[in-house]
Amino acid sequence: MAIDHLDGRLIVLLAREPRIGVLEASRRLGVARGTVQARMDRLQSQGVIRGFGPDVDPAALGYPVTAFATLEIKQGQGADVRAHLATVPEVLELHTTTGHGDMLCRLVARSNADLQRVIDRVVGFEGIVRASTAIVMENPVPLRIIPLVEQAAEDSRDS
Amino acid sequence: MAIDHLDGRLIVLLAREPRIGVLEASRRLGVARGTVQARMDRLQSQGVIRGFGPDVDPAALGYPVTAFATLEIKQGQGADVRAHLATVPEVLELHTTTGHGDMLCRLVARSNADLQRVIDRVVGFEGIVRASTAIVMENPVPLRIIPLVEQAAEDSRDS
DNA sequence: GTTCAGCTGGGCAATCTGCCCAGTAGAGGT
DNA sequence: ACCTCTACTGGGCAGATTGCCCAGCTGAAC
Repeated sequence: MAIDHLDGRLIVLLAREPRIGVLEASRRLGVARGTVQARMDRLQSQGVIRGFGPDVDPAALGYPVTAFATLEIKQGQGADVRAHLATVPEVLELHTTTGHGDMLCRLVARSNADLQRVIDRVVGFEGIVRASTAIVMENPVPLRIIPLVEQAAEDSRDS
Repeated sequence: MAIDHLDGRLIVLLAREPRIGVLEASRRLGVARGTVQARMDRLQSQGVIRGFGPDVDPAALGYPVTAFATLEIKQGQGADVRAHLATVPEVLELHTTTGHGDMLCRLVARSNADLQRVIDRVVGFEGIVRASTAIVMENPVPLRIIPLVEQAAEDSRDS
């Protein structure tokens, strides 16, 4: 069910040089082309690899400010709030969580001043009781997956 | 500096069907191949598109549990804590923030029980004073960028 | 009126893709 | 020991795509 060592190497390779084709990948990995093709098909159909979407930088789009907002929701309003937040482009992701808040969402904005507008739009909705926002200053570890892939590949190596 | 309407359509197209080539994209967009090529080169060199890394699902890798941890750091220990967290594969991203905590990190684990191990490893470090964790239950809005791209493309349309 | 950047439409050789095949090696079942 | 099945290899093929080049056109800025 998990991935093996070759899968791990393939994913890491794809992550490092996303534009290489199947043939080049097979050369790098030292296996036959058909093998790489089969592995990629399997990884995608298993859902390990969801896709190869372009990795867009919000900052380069004019949205250099990132923030995380913890939301408290009025009982029973969850679905409405979710639907509301989904309509706000500046909401990049939304999770429902345990703990102090009920939801956690990632926001971006054009500036700190613009963040106020975004937050107003986010919380300007019936079911949201309270919001507390944390502005991101630095991002020492950008979203990454390779170390985890390597870990997963290691774990299944000794099977 | 921002993106225009054609850039927006191109990014959306790439996001929807990441495996299409330049030629196919030019057909879909109704422009010449060279134009698409030039746009993609520009978007990448401008950093709007960082790359086309495979989008790997941690759940399919055997890590179905996601959590966000807010960390409080002892004064002056920031750099050490960052370096420490960077060595933990289960730490998928790390931000330094304003607000109640000093850092916010995204974690994954093999199970709720395993999450304890991960948290122990994360906080088992000198400079971390306190950690509060929120486990993700649902993810109604998975990390997305298309609405923002469309927004950015709209904004520059009326120039 | 001139200049220039961006787009078009086309051509070229080299490469890659999708698809096929037969043969081999290893794992698991009997 | 034997059989079967899956995965991998190594190869071939036609067709499509890529990277690269070019000349001409157009609209905007100077």
